[in-house]
Amino acid sequence: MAKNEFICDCNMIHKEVVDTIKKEIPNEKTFHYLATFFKLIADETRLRILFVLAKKETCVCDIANILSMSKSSISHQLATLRNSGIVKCRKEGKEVYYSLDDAHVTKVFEVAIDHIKHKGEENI
Amino acid sequence: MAKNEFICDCNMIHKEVVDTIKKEIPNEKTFHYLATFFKLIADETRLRILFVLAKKETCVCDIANILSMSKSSISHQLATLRNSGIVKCRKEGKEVYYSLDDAHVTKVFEVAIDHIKHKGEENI
DNA sequence: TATTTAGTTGAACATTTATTCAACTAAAGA
DNA sequence: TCTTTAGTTGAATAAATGTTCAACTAAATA
Repeated sequence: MAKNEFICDCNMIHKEVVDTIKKEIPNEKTFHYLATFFKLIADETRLRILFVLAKKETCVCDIANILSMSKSSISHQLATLRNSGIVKCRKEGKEVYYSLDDAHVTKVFEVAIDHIKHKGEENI
Repeated sequence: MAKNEFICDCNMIHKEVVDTIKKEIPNEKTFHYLATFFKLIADETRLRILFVLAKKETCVCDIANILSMSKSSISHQLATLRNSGIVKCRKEGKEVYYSLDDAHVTKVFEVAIDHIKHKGEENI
């Protein structure tokens, strides 16, 4: 009985199934990148910011006004989005204008909204 | 000067922009559902489970073996996925077989993987 | 019937993370 | 130059969340 048959607190039940799927599963990096990306868009504030920027390049103060939140909070989240490379910024006088830097993000939203609609949430 | 011009710690800078975007932004529910859905798939363990189930209907023990994790941990996460309606289960003797209950989920993965590839991660 | 095993579940613990607060920088204008 | 304002940043606090552990249920089997 091979060592790798007892890698957790289970008895091995279907060795062939386990071995086959283990070979087919994507590598660690894939899951890490996917989880990191989904975490990034799994926050309501960041989602709102991205929807604003999808409409128009907008300064921090206006975003804060639109979302009824503090400049500080918005700025923190914009820094997160900027460090992840899905938004970019441009300084103009005292103001900093942010905009989307990733066309794929809105595509993901479309598919997700489609997903939610098909789950019975029609008023989206 | 209307009341709604000072809803945060900012001075109103571009009233027209703010008012226009405020009208165009989706409702609260949309962001809540989107965030909830993305949170669900923003965890590496749940992502791995979903990829396993995308290959084949699998019992808890086998999933635990494939992912080298405890039955308890997997069972907790499966409960989360089940309560969200993206996986379903079927009992057969002592074993419980889980499978995907949502075709849209894999679609979201495809788009996300495409996104990551275009961001320069080629070895996905 | 007694035992073994697959799976579930609640509580506890540790980690992550979003917002607030205060202090700061930089640019505009008086 | 002094003041005001847009925006950033680090620390602190609070809330959310994933795993472990132990106790439990239910089904198969000896």
